Amino acid sequence: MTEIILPVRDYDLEATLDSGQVFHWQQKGDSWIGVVSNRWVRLTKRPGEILAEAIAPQDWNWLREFLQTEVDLGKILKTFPDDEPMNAAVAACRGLRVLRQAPWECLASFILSSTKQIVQIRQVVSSLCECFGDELQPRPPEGPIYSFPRPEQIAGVTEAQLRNCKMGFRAPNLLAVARQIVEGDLDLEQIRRMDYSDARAELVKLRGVGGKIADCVLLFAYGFDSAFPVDIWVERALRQLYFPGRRVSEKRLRQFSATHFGPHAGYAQQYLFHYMRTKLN
DNA sequence: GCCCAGGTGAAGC
DNA sequence: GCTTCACATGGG
Repeated sequence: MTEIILPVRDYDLEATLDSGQVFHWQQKGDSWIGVVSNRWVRLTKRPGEILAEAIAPQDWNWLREFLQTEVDLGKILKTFPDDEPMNAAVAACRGLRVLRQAPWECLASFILSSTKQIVQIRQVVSSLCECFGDELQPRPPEGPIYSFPRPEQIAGVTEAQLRNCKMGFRAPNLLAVARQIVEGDLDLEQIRRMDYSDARAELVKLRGVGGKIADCVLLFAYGFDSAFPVDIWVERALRQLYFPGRRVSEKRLRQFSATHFGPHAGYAQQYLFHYMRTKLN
């Protein structure tokens, strides 16, 4: 076991790992256990730093990248609009971060997310990892940990096997995307080199991926900070906080959110989402 | 039993 | 263009 201390300011690890960006992390006491880049890792927040423990890594750049510890949050928060709802959300969730995930895991997880509660998405993802991922060695004392299955590990199974993981009608969508990757029809690394609208157009072509899921992947995996996923909670936040008592079309809401929140709109979105979900019933 | 969940796609006007 | 509906599954 090796460890490192990552100095951080303004980092709320719990809010970050528990804000519907990632679905395969377990809280154990003060710590969080998860898998990043196929490596088991345990994270513990302390004042001004994060303690990270892993089995035997050579360097820790994979973790800095995932946690985005080098990002100056203060600089980002300054770009948010100076209005009442935004200020309230920041005051309530300060230290919430946007992670930088591996595209495949992020895309697959969000394909499984549609009309499911976050608790249920976690259950489905955990089940998927246990059934088709690899058990990481050595087995930690807390119990076995499984990696997120690679596209090949999904592409080789049947729709019925996937449905055993309780993903319901989303099973054929996940299967189709996994097979597209294995057959070389879809290259998730290529999307990294596109601009936002081209990348979005590519993702939306995929079965079961619409604008919302595409924006989640663009924001959480590819780092397009302008992506602004509008789900049921964010729509609720926009309507209640910015257009109370008014009838506003969805199109109007999208136009508003594309212009109002600035260059890091995705971060702002995450603050509104978490604020709405945890602080405003 | 009922309503809802980090939606999407197809079918109806 | 817009509205409605089916799609699995489980929590509250």
